[in-house]
Amino acid sequence: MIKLSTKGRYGTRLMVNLARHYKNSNEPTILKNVSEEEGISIRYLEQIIIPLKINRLVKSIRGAGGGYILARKPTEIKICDILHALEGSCSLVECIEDETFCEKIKTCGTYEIWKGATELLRNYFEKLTLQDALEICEKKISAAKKRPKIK
Amino acid sequence: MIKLSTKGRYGTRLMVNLARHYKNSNEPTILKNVSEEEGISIRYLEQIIIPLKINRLVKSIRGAGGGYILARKPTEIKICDILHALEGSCSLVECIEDETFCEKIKTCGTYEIWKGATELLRNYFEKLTLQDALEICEKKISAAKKRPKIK
DNA sequence: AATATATCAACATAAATTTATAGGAATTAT
DNA sequence: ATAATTCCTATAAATTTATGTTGATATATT
Ligand code: FES
Ligand code: FES
Repeated sequence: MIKLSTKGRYGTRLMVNLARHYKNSNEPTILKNVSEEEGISIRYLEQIIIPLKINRLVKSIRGAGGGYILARKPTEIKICDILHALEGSCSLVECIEDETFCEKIKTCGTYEIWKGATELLRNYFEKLTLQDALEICEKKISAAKKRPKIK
Repeated sequence: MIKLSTKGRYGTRLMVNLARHYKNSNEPTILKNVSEEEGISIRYLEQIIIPLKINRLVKSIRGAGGGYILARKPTEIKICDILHALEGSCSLVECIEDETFCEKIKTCGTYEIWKGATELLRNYFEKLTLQDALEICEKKISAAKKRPKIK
């Protein structure tokens, strides 16, 4: 049902991956590495990163030694920005963005319900940044290293 | 992106429509009427109502004079129940329900973010019932009747 | 200057899923 | 019997998801 598209899911993971390298150095990250680390095909990543570039969340550096880097610091990139870039909207139903989408909007009893949920989500994703995801990620990785054999 | 499927959207509207007739009488509502009132094809409604029937949210009466009625009072049917019946889950990403879905779950920095959003939504839809949708609906309809020519 | 490495662009295509329509069988009130 | 209606299965259309191909362009390294 209310599922995040793979574009949104993979795209956010791609951004977190870039954020991890952003911290370590200023060297660009190549999609080949992201592909191996995240288990997503390069071809698909190439398609997914296009809107992220258009929306100036990442910068590309062409040629040998090139790759992608975050356009801003992880603290300055909201999860909402990423989802918006990848999907164009953040609403649960089309009728929130486009009032002509549903004919029955004037008498529809569910419109306000979806609208409330959309605002809830939007507010949540507005408050979260890539930095938050990065910290979760690093915490999990170091925890996994501490007890490498358990489970 | 995070879009409610048409199944979820149409199915909820179908339930609100049944709720409107539930109040008025105990006579079953036929899909032909729902189809006309909601602008959704009968054939599609027939498919959408199956999971609602399986999950005992509606009862069907076959044959001439038959149709569908709510299995319980609108106050006793949560929006969450409807979405759950229609979609099988209420999570934003598969990995919430199925831990084997993503390989990288142990180190993924986005998992907790989607999980938080899922819980936010689930909590919201848990609190809302068909009755709430019904009241919104009736309020809008009577408001539309009061000023019929404006806009 | 030549070579290797990457992005970039424009496709094309295949697989899977969602969305939607269609035909007819089964059931029941009249 | 007839008409009304759900029920069941098939299939078509559209969209999403994913991979493949070909080559152009930019840049670091040798
Ligand atoms: S107005 Fe779009 S679902 Fe009701
Ligand atoms: S674990 Fe599923 S998206 Fe990260």
